[in-house]
Amino acid sequence: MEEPKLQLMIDEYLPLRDVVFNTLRQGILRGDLKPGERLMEIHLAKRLGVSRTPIREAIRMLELEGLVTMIPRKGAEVARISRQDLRDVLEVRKSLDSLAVSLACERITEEEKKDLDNAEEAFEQAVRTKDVTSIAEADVKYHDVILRASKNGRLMQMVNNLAERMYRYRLEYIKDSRNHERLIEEHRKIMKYIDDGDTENACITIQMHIDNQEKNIISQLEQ
Amino acid sequence: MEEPKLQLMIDEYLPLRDVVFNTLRQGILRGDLKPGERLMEIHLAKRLGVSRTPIREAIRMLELEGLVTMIPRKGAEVARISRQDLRDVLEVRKSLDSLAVSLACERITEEEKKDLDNAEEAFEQAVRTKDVTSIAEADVKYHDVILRASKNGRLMQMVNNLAERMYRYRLEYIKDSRNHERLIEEHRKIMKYIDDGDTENACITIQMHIDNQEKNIISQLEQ
DNA sequence: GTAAAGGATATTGTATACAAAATACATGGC
DNA sequence: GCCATGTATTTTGTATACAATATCCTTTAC
Repeated sequence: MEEPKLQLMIDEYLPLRDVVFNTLRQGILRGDLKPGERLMEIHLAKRLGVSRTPIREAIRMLELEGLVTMIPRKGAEVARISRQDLRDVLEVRKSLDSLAVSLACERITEEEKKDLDNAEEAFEQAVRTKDVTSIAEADVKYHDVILRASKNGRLMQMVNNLAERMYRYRLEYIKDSRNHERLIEEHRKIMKYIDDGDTENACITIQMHIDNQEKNIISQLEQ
Repeated sequence: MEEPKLQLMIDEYLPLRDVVFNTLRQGILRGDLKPGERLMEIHLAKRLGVSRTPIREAIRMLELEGLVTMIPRKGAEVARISRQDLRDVLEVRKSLDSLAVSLACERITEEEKKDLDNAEEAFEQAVRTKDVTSIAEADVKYHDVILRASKNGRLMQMVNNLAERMYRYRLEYIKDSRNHERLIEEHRKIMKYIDDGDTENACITIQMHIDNQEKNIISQLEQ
């Protein structure tokens, strides 16, 4: 019996519940813990070397994040993602990303414009390395700059939460190097429109950007 | 020392954590627990007649809902709402409500059109009673019909969560009977546009609808 | 051979006990 | 009289103990 490798990343003075929460969250997002897999408290507690209490509190948090499903008197399992779920999430994301971009157009500072430019540069460099993880990280950073420029904390939090769910699928999308050119192209366009304060075109482009991901993820699921 | 009256509504076979969660949530939304008020575990446990464990788990959930703020090694307090917070939430809500309405335009069934009509009728009747709570409830029901018609579960959940935060303020808005005519007017318009599948106008109208609430809430805060 | 009943086991739900840290208050020194 | 230090108290963080329930396996009756 092989155990998915979970390792507590102890951040010194963070409560154990938060450490466990982050660990389990990573495990789910990275796919080490698979949808439908049961999360048994004692088992997890033993493996992570803590008591049940922090485990339970972490599970309560994951439950509200939507990454874990509770079955009454049965326990927790890693949330199963249905196609419907995926469609719902992408639909909302498209709307929120659009909002983020349009707010960014209005509110971005000169400083942030430079950050965006740097993030774009870093992304292109990551693409050249062909290392999937680097590309994914650079992509996240690029989108983060836009989100920050929107100056809306709530929006940042919500978009990040939604994007999280797509993580596993997005990796597959990035693996396919045929998409790389298009990704760079889209990033450049979005940056330019934001730079010019061209809200309308920026929105249209980001929507296309998400649409492309959506199509790809759905075709992944078909198989 | 007067205690805010919290009463456990025991729903037979629901875990205590959920009962406590609902109780505290109601308390916060109804304003019995005021922003900044500390939530001390033993204290709450004694008052609700349970142990600390369900209290703690409920607090973890409220924390992720955004209704409670954790201060490390200090404990939990009812989340303070800043003006910035409010602006952020309303900005996102405007976008998501817009999405809900436009999806509803595309996906609403004949059955749901009738539901919407009934909800609107009930709302107008509630307005005639002048009872603030009834009006608020009828309003929630009306918007719920639209959300359901959008056929997007994630969206429903997110909008409801955002709307929750406005609850206290919305009551004040509804109290002011000068707004009643406009509310009815807007509801009727939105219903008509959805009925006609006129996505564009439906979106514009719902945005105005939220804008009006926003202005009112902000002017409340000015005082 | 199959199905039902019963007990053993595993697992969640809840309460409590213990540890560590922060806070508040009092006491003593200057 | 004021500030600093130390101690008592409060409160969170964590672990464990106990209770209730569900699950699984075995045994027995038909």
